[in-house]
Amino acid sequence: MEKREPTEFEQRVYDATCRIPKGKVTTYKLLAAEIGCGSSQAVGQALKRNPFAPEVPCHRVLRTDLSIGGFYGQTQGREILRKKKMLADEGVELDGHGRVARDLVFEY
DNA sequence: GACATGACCCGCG
DNA sequence: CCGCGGGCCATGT
Repeated sequence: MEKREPTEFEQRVYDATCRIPKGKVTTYKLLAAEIGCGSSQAVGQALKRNPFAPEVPCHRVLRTDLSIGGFYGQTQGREILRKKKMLADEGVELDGHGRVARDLVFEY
């Protein structure tokens, strides 16, 4: 078992994630574009590990279609339910389709 | 260095 | 509207 220290790429992801103001959200694609990555999937990889939780508000990162996405390695389940709860607590509520309003998305 | 995995995205039918 | 397949990037084995 090797030590998996956070890479520079992951640090950029965490840094950008921390910049998201409360009550707002962002998407993997926007995050990827900000840190200079053409793939949002790599961003998700870094967040799923999220060794800095809850220091890093990864729950504010949603998919491009503004759906929840995943949380702690799960795309559905208790952790996801918790994620929705945290967002609602910050003023970000989901509609009947599990999506948030476009104007709640924070663009860099 | 090659193969497999993933909290994704986009286009097509 | 739904499902399928390909593409992209970084990580871990």
